[in-house]
Amino acid sequence: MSIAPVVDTLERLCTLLRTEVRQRGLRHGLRPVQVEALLYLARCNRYSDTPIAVAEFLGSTKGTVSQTLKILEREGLLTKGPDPDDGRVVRLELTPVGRALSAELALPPALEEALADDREWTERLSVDLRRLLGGMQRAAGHKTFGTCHTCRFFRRESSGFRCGLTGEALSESDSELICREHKLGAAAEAPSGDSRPAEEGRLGSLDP
Amino acid sequence: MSIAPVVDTLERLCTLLRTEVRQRGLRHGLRPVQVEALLYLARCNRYSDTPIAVAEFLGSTKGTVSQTLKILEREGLLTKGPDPDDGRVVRLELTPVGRALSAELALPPALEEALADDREWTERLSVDLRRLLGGMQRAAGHKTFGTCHTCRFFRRESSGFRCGLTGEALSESDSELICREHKLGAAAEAPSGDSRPAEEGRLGSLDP
DNA sequence: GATGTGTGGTATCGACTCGATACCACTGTA
DNA sequence: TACAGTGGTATCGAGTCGATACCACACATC
Repeated sequence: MSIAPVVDTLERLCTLLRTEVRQRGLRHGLRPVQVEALLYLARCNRYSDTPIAVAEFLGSTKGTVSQTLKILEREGLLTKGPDPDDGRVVRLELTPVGRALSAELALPPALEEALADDREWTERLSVDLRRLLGGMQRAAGHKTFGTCHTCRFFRRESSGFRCGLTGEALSESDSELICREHKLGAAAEAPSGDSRPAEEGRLGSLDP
Repeated sequence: MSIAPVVDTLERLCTLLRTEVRQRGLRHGLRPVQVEALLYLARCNRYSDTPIAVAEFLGSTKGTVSQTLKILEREGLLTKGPDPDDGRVVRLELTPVGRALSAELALPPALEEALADDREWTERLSVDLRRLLGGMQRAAGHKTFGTCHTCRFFRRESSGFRCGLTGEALSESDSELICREHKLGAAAEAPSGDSRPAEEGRLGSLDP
């Protein structure tokens, strides 16, 4: 058996999904990239709300993203602010309008409808797709952009959660956001706390 | 359980796949849409090799596709010819160069690598993704663009295969191509031959 | 401190995308 | 013989996006 059917179906699925997003975004005067940037910014954590992070997430360049963000700012969907620690860095924050719009655009109706019937199947699909995504990201050498729960730097301590990379404490909701420093893979060098080896071999845990 | 994780993962997967295609296409001087049109034309059947069919497949407009095809023609990847039966229609055919390029671009290396290890898993993924695609296409009211084997008009006869829509006989290889008239769903009105009700409820058969 | 060197961000250019609109050629029907 | 419908092209304008150049700042090394 060849992998061609999977490739075909996935490509078709992508085209369909993009068509949906394009049409729904267009109703609000937004291009697909703009929608994707908006959705990312609504779901990223405090290490990841900068133009360069958006560019990495979208697989684009900082120049292109700079223009996209300029438009989103002009439309009143986000604001730019200085970083207190690094004078080069710009921090992006969605306005209430931007946040409301991202919530509205987040769920493609066709996908929602296709999944509505079967919870068990949705669950299995979720796990399989994550595994596929992880495999592709490793193969392509890209950043993984996952949430803290699946990250090799994630630490569970008696007092709560902590990022093993920055050392900062993380709230429950913090750890459900997308992080640009996210990395899958083997367990990191263990600091304090009850760290343990990755539980599912090369894949890391799958959180749902 | 919400469907949000599936949506997120799928969107991420799409971004990654598109990034890959963009980069590989760019090495040959092709934009993503141009690559997708090329791949479609390499795999569509004789009812489906026209500009309007490409537009429907890509979820784009005939105007936009017209420009894309003009570029592909200029680059020597396809030729346009008249339709013998309808003076309005243009038939598209890949040149040997175009066909060779499409073969080279068809398989994203990262995806190939991610699937390489596990045939059983690939099989399951293939079935699940098809089911998801079918569900979304029904929900979005789009054309399905499948191959004859999964089409409600497909007929198995003692002498071979036949299209119940056009009445034409189909060779084995014919029936593996993408068709713009493809439709999933309940069994069609039965002509001659051993037609039977669709075998898996509302989904139709899944061929692999 | 001065001097690189690297990084985050912006501006500009040119080829292309893509929705919208207008238009032409042809088909099929009344 | 009209005329509506369909397939296809041309054109316009806002936007995408890679490439390049450039600026501001951070950090390391002398």
